[in-house]
Order: sequence, then C-alpha cells, then structure tokens
Amino acid sequence: MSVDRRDMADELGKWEVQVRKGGLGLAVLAILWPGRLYGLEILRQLESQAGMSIPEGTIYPLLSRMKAEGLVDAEWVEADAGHPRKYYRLTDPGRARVREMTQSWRAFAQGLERLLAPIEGDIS
Amino acid sequence: MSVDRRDMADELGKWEVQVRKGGLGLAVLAILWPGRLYGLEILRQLESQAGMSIPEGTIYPLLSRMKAEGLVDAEWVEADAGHPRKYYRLTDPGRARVREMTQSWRAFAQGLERLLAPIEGDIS
DNA sequence: CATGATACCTCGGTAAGCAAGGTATGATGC
DNA sequence: GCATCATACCTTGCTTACCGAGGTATCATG
Repeated sequence: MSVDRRDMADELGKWEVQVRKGGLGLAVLAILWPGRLYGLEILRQLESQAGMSIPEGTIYPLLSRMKAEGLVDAEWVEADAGHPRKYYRLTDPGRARVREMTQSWRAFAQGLERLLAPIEGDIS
Repeated sequence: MSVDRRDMADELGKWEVQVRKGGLGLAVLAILWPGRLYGLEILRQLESQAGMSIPEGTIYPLLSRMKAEGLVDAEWVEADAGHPRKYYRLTDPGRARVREMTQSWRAFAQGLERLLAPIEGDIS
C-alpha cells in the first residue's frame, strides 16, 4: 500500500544482470573458440577472462539449447579423479554462427556507443 | 513428434533481437539525454541514430517501467495538429542511472571484446 | 562408510520482448 | 456532417530465458 522502497534499491543491483543478457550466448560460444571446455570450466573462464559471473542454473540450460541447435556438441570424458566431465566443442555451424553473431554484436555496440558519446562529456 | 526443422531457420533470424536485449534500456535512456522526446519519436531516433528497430509493443511497457522507477517523467503536450503527445524526460536519478549503466555496459563490452579478439583472426 | 569435493542437471518463479489488436484525436475529402 | 486516414498511445497473451534453490552422481579421504 505504501511506497515500494524496495524497487529503487533492488533495481540498482539488477543492472549488471540486464546488461549482459544480450551478449551471454555469444560469450559462451566465443570462449569455446580455442578448444573444448566442460561446464564449470566455462563458468570459470568467463569469470577470469571476461569478468562475467554466471550461475550454473543459467549455463546448463543454455548449453543444452546450443546443443539442440547444433552449435556445439558434447562428449563425456573420464577425469583422472572425481566426477566425469562433459566437454563441449563448437561444431562447424557453431563457428559460422560465432562469426555472424560477432558482427551483429559489433554493429549493435557501435550503434549504442554513438548514443553514449554525448554522455561522457559530463564528468562531474 | 518429428524433428523440429523450424529451429535452425528461426533461431538465425532471432539473433539480432537477442543481441540488443541487454542494452535496450540503456539505449532508451541515452537517447533522452539531450532532451525530451515522445514515444514514437524515440523509436524513430533509435532507428536513425543507432540502427535499432524497436516495436511499439516493446517501448511503451519499457517507458512505463522507467517512469514507475522514477528514471523518467512524462508530460502530455498538445500538438499543433493530430494526436497529443506524451513527452518523456530524464529525471535527475535517471541521469545518474545513465552514467552508472554506461559504465557497466562498457565493462561488459570490453570483457566480451576480449573473448572476441581471437575470432577475427579468421577471415576466410 | 560418512563426509567433502567436484560436476552435471532440473524446477519454478519471474522478467521482459513483441506481434496483434485496440483506443483516441484531429485533418481531409466528399 | 460523416467516413476515412494518419498519427499516437496503450494492453493482452504468448513465449523465451535468466537463475536461485535444490537434487543427483562419482570418486577420494580418513
């Protein structure tokens, strides 16, 4: 009934999530470019290489979708120790897609950067 | 029951949508930076300045949310001719938010660009 | 054989894009 | 006057997708 004081605080914390939504799929495909990786390894490399911290609840459904689309394929590999790992690798259509998405991404980022240009003049 | 042949074709066309999802809110706030605009005008300027074509069904709910969060405020203005227009303008908290989001955006874009760097070596 | 570490996966709530369809205002043609 | 068109704003319903929480499986260790 009263004012939602909740909103203003929560929304601030949500922006980092919103920001990366669009590029997340590209980031995952891109990190597979050099070679195969297993699930948790993808998360760790996204964190260390690109500063993105993605939860498991996001990555596994995403990888499944990509596999269903034929962009990646997966292969179980026995580890020397511990739980077996499922390694993901880009397929040829996957590589083609990464290149397409990279172009789309850059077009978008450049368009947006054009809008942001006037803003940075304002260094308080 | 049979194979979804639908997917491979449709998903290709959907990427441009996915790509811009994360930055769309920022784009809308950024385009309001120089001054007030009304709804359809926002769409036209996003198209001409940043190459983004956003449908009405996306922009009006988005503007409503931003107004509810106090990032913009709105004002009805009688046009010389035709339907009255609802002009949106950044509030002070809205301006602060644009600056924050711009920083988040650039951090994300730089992180992603780091992942994309190896890819562009491959000009077939 | 219990505990911990590592790894993969799923369920359910929620957010958000957007196509389609609707409403409102004023100008223009007849 | 009235139908039609152009402009502009808004809503509904469908769908996609993030992700927190909780679950399962494998192996090592004490």
